[in-house]
Amino acid sequence: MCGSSQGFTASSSQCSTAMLTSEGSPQSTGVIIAAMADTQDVDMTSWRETDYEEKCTYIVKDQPLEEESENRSRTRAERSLPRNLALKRHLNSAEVLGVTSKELIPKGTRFGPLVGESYTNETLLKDANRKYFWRVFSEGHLHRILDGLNEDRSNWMRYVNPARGLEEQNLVACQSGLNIYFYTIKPLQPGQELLVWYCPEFAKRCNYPPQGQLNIDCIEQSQAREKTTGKRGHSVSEILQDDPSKSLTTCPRRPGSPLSQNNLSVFPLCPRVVYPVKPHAEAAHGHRYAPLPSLPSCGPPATKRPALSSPASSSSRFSFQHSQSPVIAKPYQEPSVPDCVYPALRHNPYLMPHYSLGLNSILPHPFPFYADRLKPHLTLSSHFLPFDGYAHLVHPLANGHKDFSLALSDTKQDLILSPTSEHKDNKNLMTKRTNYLRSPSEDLRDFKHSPPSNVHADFPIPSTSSASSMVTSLCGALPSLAPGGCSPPLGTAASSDHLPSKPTPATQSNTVDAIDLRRTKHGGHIIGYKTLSYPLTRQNGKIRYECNVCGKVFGQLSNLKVHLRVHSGERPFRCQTCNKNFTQLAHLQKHFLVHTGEKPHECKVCHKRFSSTSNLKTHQRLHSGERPYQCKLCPARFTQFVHLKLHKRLHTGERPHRCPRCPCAYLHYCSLQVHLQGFCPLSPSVSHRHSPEELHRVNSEIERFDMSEAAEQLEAMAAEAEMDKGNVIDLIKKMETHTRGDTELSIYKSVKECSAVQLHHSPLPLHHTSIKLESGCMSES
DNA sequence: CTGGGGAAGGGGCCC
DNA sequence: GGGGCCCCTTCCCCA
Repeated sequence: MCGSSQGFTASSSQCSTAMLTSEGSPQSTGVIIAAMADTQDVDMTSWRETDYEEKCTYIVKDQPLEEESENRSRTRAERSLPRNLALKRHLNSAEVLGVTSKELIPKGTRFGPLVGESYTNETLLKDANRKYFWRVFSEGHLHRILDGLNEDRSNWMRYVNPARGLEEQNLVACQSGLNIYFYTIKPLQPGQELLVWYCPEFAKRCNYPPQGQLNIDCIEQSQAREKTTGKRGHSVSEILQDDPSKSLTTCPRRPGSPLSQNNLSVFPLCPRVVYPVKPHAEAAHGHRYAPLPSLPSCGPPATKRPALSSPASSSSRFSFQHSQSPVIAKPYQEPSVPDCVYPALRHNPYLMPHYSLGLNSILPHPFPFYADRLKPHLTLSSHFLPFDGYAHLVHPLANGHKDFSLALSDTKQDLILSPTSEHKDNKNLMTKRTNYLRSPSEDLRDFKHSPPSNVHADFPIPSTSSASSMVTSLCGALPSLAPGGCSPPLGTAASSDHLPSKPTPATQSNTVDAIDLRRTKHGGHIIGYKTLSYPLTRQNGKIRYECNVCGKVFGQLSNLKVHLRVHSGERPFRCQTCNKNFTQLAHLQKHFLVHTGEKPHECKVCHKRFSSTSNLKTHQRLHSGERPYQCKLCPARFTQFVHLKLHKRLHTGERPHRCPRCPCAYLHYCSLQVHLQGFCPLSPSVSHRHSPEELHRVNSEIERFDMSEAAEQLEAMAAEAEMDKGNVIDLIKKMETHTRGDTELSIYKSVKECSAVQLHHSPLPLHHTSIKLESGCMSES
């Protein structure tokens, strides 16, 4: 395997080059074509945070805490350690010195989010121990501080030591949403220690120099400390900012070092927290993060509050990502997959990539199998930002980047990073890019707070349903899909943060236009969602939910309503990435895997991965030898129906069912019957009913049907059920009824539907083999 | 050209 | 009512 490379094998269509603008900036051209030939060769340290979020393939979650009841002597942080990691402890004590890998962990693996006590400027003690502080930013301002000091209120990530240089760095810390994650930028060998540093963007936000500059000067000092203590490092925050005695600011620097004292005004290595956080201002600007709720303790200076940062006094007022404490400050969180949805997630630390979608899927195999069977995310031109080049090697202020403007806060020591307009544009882009699956309610929420110019990008556009009017005109009163029980309003598609989701009540108000449309269509009345515009019959006391378009019967109203979208053309679920619309949410969700590259289904034999179970099942026939599609004219058998269909072309001269009047001949008796029931151009009764063009088109459809599996099914069903010709004719007449006057509705489809109805009601067991295998029995005999 | 394999979309059933 | 899942189909690419 593995390691890193195979896990990122890119398909040829996905790319091979990274086309950057001259400045490597997405703003330069607005066109971003980012692609990776092979991640193993990509310098991930230059990635942007969004690159990590979108491209990284593996997700390792913390060990669930509630299942760890056997050893409460361990701290929460220790218990949260994923199974593929180990804690490095001091020889003579239980002190945790660092975190190592227990197995090969590929490049592009995400750990996290980092868990800790959450503070704001109001709740933070000025004399708090900042050793394990991590700063979370929003809109360029400090949003909160995650403090990993308390081992019972943090996770294992607190134990990860900082990298002392690019050489040894194997993790980068990135902020995604309002969470902090660690991504592997190199494959981790078994036993290798995890060493983290900020990604360039994160470092820039924190006003830290990028890796490579910062720590090199401290290596000697750190090594000396390691010799004496056995602990080879400190937390990142420790090195950076916290304890002045350990801070890098006190590290002796070589002459000429970029981080000489002269530069400290530019590179303040001990930036203080920016006060105050401005949640309201942010909300007013309509960014997507929820404003930080007011904390009960807000107001008085922190110094007058209890020592919140001390473990003993750690208040339950603060929220933790994974804690069961009451959630007070719980702003936007990247959604995690509920265990109730994917129970296996609890037991398998490796999750598929998900664009932070919450669409994680389970990898059925433990680590040694996953990396080389995963494909990277598709590179979406609208998604990817180009690499930052070597931005990580040069401080943004030194190389002319203007993403952030610096200003001294009124605390004199604090630096406020505020986005420049250019950066704001980028931020908007990022926000847009991560909003593919935003729910309409979110759009509404943003609409309330956002300037109108921001609205159009995320607002769902009412779908057109031209087919609806077509079918309505064809079939009379089409069952109306009304609010409530009807199809959901046009959904929005995937975002990096949210799956296509069930439209919320708020979304209903977002579909006023659609409702008005229906009201207009139905004479000003909104049809109740419990009703259809045509009566339903009962059979054996049960309502038969019958489609009045094709006659198909359903056992449940909801199934009928979904089915009616086939006729109405309604496609309420839209992918905002590619603007494709779908009739069912599940289809949209499945479709979005195209964008994420996620392939949740793995072949147990060859470990190849597939996006759908269907494709996996088809693939598995290759291993099982199953060839369910057999040609009835020769011994050829196929794994896929399409291959049989193509193969049938070889037998075009062997069509046993010939029309007595015209040269048309068919493989199937039922096809001939369709042809004879009003579509033979040489039949005297036909010519006046259909134009030659129409006859040609319909006969083409019959031809198509004849080659289809539907014909096989219909014929097999007729044979097995000993259906007499009259029944077949009934089918055909029914089909004809539906197609008459409907030049758009294909015979092919009608026959399929009719055959489906019959199959559905067939008393015969519908074993696939019995359907798929061409038995050779002909019903006309 | 044919067979073979995979990607993706669509319809429907079951829970 | 909706989500998950299954099956079918079409299209595409490749050997």
